[in-house]
Amino acid sequence: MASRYLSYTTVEQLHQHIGQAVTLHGWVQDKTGKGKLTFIKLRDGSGMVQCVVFAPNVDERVATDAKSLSQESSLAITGTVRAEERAPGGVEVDVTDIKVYQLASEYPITPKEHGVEFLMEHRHLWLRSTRQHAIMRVRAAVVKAIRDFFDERGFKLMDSPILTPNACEGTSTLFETEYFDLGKAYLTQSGQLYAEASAMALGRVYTFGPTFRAEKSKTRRHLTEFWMVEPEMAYFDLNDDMDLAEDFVEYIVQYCVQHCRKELETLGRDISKLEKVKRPFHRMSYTEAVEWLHANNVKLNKKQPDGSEIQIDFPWGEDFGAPQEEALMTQFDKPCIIHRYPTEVKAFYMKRDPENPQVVLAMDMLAPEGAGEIIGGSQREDDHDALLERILHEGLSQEDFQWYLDLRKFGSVPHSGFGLGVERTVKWITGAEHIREVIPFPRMIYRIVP
RNA sequence: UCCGCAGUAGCUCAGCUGGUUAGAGCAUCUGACUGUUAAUCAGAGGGUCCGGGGUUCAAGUCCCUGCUGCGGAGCCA
Repeated sequence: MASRYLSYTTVEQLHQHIGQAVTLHGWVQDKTGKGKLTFIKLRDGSGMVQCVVFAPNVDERVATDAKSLSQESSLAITGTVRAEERAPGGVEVDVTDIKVYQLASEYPITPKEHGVEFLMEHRHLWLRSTRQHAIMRVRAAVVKAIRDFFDERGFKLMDSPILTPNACEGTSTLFETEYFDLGKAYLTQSGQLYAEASAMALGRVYTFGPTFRAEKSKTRRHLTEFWMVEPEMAYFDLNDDMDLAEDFVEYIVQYCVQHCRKELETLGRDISKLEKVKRPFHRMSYTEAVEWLHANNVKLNKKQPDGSEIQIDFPWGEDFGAPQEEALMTQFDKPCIIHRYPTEVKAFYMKRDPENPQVVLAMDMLAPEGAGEIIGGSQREDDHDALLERILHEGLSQEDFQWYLDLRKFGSVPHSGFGLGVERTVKWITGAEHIREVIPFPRMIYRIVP
C-alpha cells in the first residue's frame, strides 16, 4: 500500500518482496550467533523476522554492529528478502546494512520465565513480548468488531460522561473527587442511565468507554478500571435484548476467529471451541438454574455467625456466585443467557416481570470454559411511579434522579439494553489466565504503576 | 475486608532436624565456532538471604512484628 509517511517495509509485507532489497525498522527481539554468522530476530510491531548477517559478505562495520546488538536495541536493517522454509514466517532477510538507533543495555525481560510481580512492574516493556503482542492485537480486533457491529446496524455512538454526580447503582463503591464548588463528583461505573436518555433521542445507541469500580475485588476477573460497551434500544423488550446480545457476541467471536487466527495460534488457543460459538446460545431462567443446581447437588457455602462455613441447598432469591456460575456452565460449550433474576438482587432500574413481580426482566450472559459473566442487561422500568418507588425503596435521592425520572414523563417507551465487559470478552477469546493481561496498563486494587 | 501462601544474585529457584567459605540455570562481560532460533563450549564478575526486634555458643533456617506480592472468597462486567 503506497503511503505518504510510510517509506519503509514492514515485516507483515515481506512475502510480497521476495528477491528484493528492503529496509525494516524495529527492535532486536533476540540475537544468536555462530562464528561469522549473526542471527537477529527483528520485531517491528507488525511481526517478527530473522535477519542473517554473514561477516564475509558485509562491511566490517556492519559485522561489528551486528555482533554488538543487545536485546531491544532499535535499528534499521537493509537486506534482501529470501524465501526460507526453516523460518516460522517463511522468509528471512540477508543483511547488507545496519543502522543502529540506540543500543539497549541489560533489558530486564529475558527469554526465560519471570514471575508475575516482576512482569507487572515492567508492564511497559512486557507489552513487547510475543504473547502480550498477540493479546493486544486480539483486543484491538474485539474493539473494532464492537464498533463495526453497531455502526453497521444503525446504532449511533453516544458517549456518556465519565464524571458523574451520583451512583447509577447504589451498591458498588465509587471513586470520588472534588468538583470545584459543586461538591463531590464520581468516576462513572456505568454509562447506562445516560444511554437511556440518548436512546430516547436517537432510538438505538451505544456508549463505549472506561468505567470505574472502587470495589476491593481481588480476583482474576476484576479490574478497577475497565472498558464497557453499552447498547440501549428504544422499543426493545427483554427478548429483543437477548436476541441482540446473542448476535453481538457471535459476531465478535467469529470476527476474531476470522481475523486473528495467527494471534490465537500464538496464544495456543483452541480455535475449534471458538468456532462453535454460533447462535442459538443456551437460555434458562434464574428459577430453572436454581432447579438445576438442586438436581446436580451444587451447594452454597454459607458463613455462620461464629465464622465457620456450612453447605446448604442453594436458596431461591440468593444471587449466584462464581462457583454456581461455573457449575452451571460445565454443561455448555457455548454461552448461556440466564434471565429473570429475583428483584432483590438486581438494580432498581430493571423492570419487574408483569407475570411474576418476584423477578425482574434482567439477563446475564455467561461464557463457557470458565470465562464467566461477560454481559449484564435488562429491560428497563418505564413506568414513572414504579421507578420512583424503587428509587425510594433503595434509599436513593429522588432529586439526584429527577432527570432520569423525566424520561418516564415525556414519551416513555419500553426499552432495553446491556453492558459487555471488553476485558472479560478478550480474556475469554484469548484464553488468558488473568484479566490483567488483556488491557495494556491494568488498574487493580494493589497496583497503579506503571 | 476475610482465609491461605510466599519474599535468598538482574531473573527463576534450591538451600535437610539451626552448624562454620551461600548454590544452580538463565541474563551480563571475555574468548571459540558458517544455520542458530530457550544454540553449544571455555572462563569471569555478581548477595543488606524483605525491614525491625527476639531466642541461641551459633539464625537464610526458629519466634514476634511490620512491609510487599501471589492465590482464593465476597462484590460485579
